[in-house]
Amino acid sequence: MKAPGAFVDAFQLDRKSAHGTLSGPAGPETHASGTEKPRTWTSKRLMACGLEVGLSIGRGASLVNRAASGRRHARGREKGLGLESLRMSVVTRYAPSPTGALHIGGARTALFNWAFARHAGGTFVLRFEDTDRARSTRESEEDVLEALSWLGLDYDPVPGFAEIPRQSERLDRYRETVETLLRTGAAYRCTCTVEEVEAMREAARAAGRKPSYDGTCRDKGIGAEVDLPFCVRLRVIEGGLTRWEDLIAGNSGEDVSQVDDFVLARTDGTPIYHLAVVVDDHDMGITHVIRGREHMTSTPRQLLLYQALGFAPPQFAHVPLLVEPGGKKLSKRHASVSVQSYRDRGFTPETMLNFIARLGWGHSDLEIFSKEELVKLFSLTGVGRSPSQVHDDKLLWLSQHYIKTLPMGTLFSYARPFLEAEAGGPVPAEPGLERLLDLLRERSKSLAEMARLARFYLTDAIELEPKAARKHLTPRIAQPLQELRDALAALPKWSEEALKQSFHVALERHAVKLAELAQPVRVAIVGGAASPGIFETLELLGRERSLKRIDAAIERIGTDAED
RNA sequence: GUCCCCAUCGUCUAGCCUGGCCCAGGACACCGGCCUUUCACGCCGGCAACGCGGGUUCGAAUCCCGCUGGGGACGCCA
Repeated sequence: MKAPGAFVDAFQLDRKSAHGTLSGPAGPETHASGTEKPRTWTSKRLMACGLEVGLSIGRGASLVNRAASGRRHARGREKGLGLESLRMSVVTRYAPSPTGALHIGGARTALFNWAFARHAGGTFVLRFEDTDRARSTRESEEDVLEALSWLGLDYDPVPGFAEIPRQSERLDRYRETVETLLRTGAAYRCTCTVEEVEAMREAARAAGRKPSYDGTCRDKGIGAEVDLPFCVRLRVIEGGLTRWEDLIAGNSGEDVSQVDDFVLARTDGTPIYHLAVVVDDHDMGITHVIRGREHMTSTPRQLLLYQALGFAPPQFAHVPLLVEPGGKKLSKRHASVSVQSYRDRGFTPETMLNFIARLGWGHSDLEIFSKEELVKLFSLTGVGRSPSQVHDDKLLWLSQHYIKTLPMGTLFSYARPFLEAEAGGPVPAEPGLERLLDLLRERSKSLAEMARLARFYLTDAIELEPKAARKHLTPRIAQPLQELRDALAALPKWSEEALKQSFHVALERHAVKLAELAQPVRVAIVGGAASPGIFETLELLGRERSLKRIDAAIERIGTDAED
């Protein structure tokens, strides 16, 4: 484990040499590679930095070859690479903005970060990016925390930081960083209004260029004393490095000319996302930024910021988007894809973890794996580069797999809320119920479905499905049914074996097949045409409840016949 | 509009870097059969893909170019 002081040390070191040079790479790569050479930002240096990381990983040469071979086939890249040497150095983070429930895409990003860190024996941290005060809420934070814990993704504390770091609590640090940038000339004050900037964008668009800020205030040298409201922008320098070797996407980036002087701090002095992430990722010692593809185009800006601040950038890995069955981007607002909604539909955490991981990540033909196996097998090279659609088919299959194989204790604890909802009250564990649940495993694709099927046992308030009743509760079966009922009532012992005997007696007397009598009984006692074997179902229900329901069914046949 | 990216069965994917083992493998879904007191489970079998066009090569899903299609980003949001 890293010494508790490591984050703080790196932090202070860099602040002293905040621009242009620095006395050592900021990240933990330093510890891995052991270099302490002064560093300036040139493209050669950056490449060297990548090389160092590659070497520290263990096969620098192959990494360089890959970079040279272009962006395709980033995956075979680190195949067979021993991650031993990565241990102790990896720090990943999941940094959601708490503006809604955790949806499946966010959960996957969190999962990948977590799995990558755990695989490497590293650290996984959580951070709330709540600089957008208007949209961030504590409720959303709770939702995210709850979803993460439900999935079993644990996170580590960061020395020197709050238990769960929030950007809103680090405003001073950002402000101070902006001051530094202003002082060194890496950033400047801009008094253009939002409307003016909008007009510039329009003009650029009209001229067939990428919408951007035109640099009006760039060389005005506006000081702190201006009485107009101002925001702070980064002075994007020619020759700035905006390309990187993405661990998933391969050789990535765009020309600096495509990046405009973007805003670092708002008119009210609060920081913009780019500034906050870069400062935080650096201060927290993040070594690998694994995030959604939608952040891909903002990476060049952040790279530029790293340079302006004299920080060594982390490694980046951009995970392809998750899309709706149609192929469109998964709407974050869509509540139906939140982790909680999957939980409420009756899927177990094991199911979701397995399902989510399989969306975009693969390890040969492996379909079913536990959290532990995922940690053992996970690698970024196993992550694909194209978007995946979220379909329920495989989810349902996986769900049933886990329902079939989970230990009873675990199954019951997961199923309990669903069972109680059907029962309309508390449902304690007892042998009969557990026996029923065992019989229902093969018939349930979700806990909700399982509870529905168990309803006949949980409550006496059952309703007969009209269709099933019409088909099986017919006048011609009334007589055999009544005889069976009386035989059952007279049974000395209510056991599966004895029940079977009674059925056979009735069957022979009336020359009907088992199915012809079993189905009516089934409908009578469970309300529908589907249930576990009729004898075990009767045995489970018990004599009293069974007879009562059969009586009700016979009566029903009578009244129906009169109609 | 401008930049960037992606492209194997309906879906999730293996294979692509290091061309031949791939007339492309697995899984889900679907279809058929078996089992059977219902519903399921299970077992067996089947359908089904390298987007298109050029090149390179003895040989291309794999390498190169173009096209088409799809997506993402272009905020004083994150």
